[in-house]
Amino acid sequence: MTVPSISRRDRKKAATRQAIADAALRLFLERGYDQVSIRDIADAADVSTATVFKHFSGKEALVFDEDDDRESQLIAAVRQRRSDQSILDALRQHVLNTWPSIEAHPQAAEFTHLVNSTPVLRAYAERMWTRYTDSLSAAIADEYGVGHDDLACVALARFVLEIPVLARSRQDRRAAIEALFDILTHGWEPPSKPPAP
Amino acid sequence: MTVPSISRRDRKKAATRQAIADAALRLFLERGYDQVSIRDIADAADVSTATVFKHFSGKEALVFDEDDDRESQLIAAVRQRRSDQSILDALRQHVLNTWPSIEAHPQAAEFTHLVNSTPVLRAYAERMWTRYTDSLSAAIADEYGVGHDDLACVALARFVLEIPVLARSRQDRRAAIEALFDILTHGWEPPSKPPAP
DNA sequence: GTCGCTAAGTAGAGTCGTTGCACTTTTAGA
DNA sequence: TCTAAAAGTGCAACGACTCTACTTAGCGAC
Repeated sequence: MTVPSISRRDRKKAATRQAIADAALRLFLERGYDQVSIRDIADAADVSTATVFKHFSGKEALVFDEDDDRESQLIAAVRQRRSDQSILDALRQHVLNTWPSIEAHPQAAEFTHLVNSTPVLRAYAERMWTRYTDSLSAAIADEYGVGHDDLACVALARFVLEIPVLARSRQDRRAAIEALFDILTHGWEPPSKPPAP
Repeated sequence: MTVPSISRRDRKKAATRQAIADAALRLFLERGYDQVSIRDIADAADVSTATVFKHFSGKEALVFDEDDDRESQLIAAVRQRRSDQSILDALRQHVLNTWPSIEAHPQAAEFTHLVNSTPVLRAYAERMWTRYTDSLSAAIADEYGVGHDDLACVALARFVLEIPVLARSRQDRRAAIEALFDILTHGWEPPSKPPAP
């Protein structure tokens, strides 16, 4: 905890970043995303607006603080899978293992509501995932020794990365993830009729 | 052609809109999206900037002028399919029939390049499609008599709407569309090894 | 015809996100 | 201790977009 990385400078930097992120999240939850300006956040964190943009690439990024190296974990899941496991199963496993816990924070309900009720944030969240399409599909293509633009590989990457998006709003996320991977594995099938009460 | 809708007023309105759209597209293709300001477009079309926003919801919308009622055609394809045809096949047919021609315009190459080389436009184009997810999945769910939030239906809608996006950058779009629908129909399968030169 | 009504268009000021620049302060490292 | 990079500041600027108050022009009814 108190031995984060290295130097005092880095610690201060991280502290500033955290102050900004905290102020931003608090204000967003209080007033709503569109009702909070970057100046408000800068004032609340006691920094200048320029500093905000030194730490975050844009306003939306203030909402999604922690996210680095999800991409590399994804690639690793493909590359370092057990030898008897298919890529699809490895990805299923990985999504099941890592993803539901991410959104199991305190404040998760408020946070999810904030994102879902703000169109620009919904869009940003979706693009966060689909951004990895290129690198994931490249990794998959490498496993099969085909070109990086192989259609089947690009498609698999894209569809898999849609799964967290689709599962986000579900009550039982694990079941949703399983069902969605089943579609990719065995093909789509019509839904069973309603559970007949 | 010259009997567009009704009154003179409406004709003038449409003319203004068209002038703006034409000026915008021309300038975008000449200089690139980011190198053209709304003011430039307004000046070129000889209107005020406020008028631009009366006709278009934002800068990106200036690029994608024609697009209405694609949504209703999509729904119709599901609802009014031949009785011996599955929904998946009906959608495959519809995408094959309607979509490749849309991008077969003159200027198609330049236009595609403009969109693909401008991140904000890529994002906008993708969301244009996924926007229809809700209504398409509702239509599918209705066909099966299940709730509008049925996971399988939402997933099918989403995956199908990703297909045009994935096929856009392919040389043989028809083949790509077929291959992608095959994945949804029969499940994903590893790519065949490279064609061995 | 002309008298409103409504919708299209304008000008201009203002907000907000975002960037660039010149400058000060801090601190790691030689 | 000196130096040079890095963090932060304050300010001006730009571009997208909005708001408000105003003008203009086509429409329909009398």
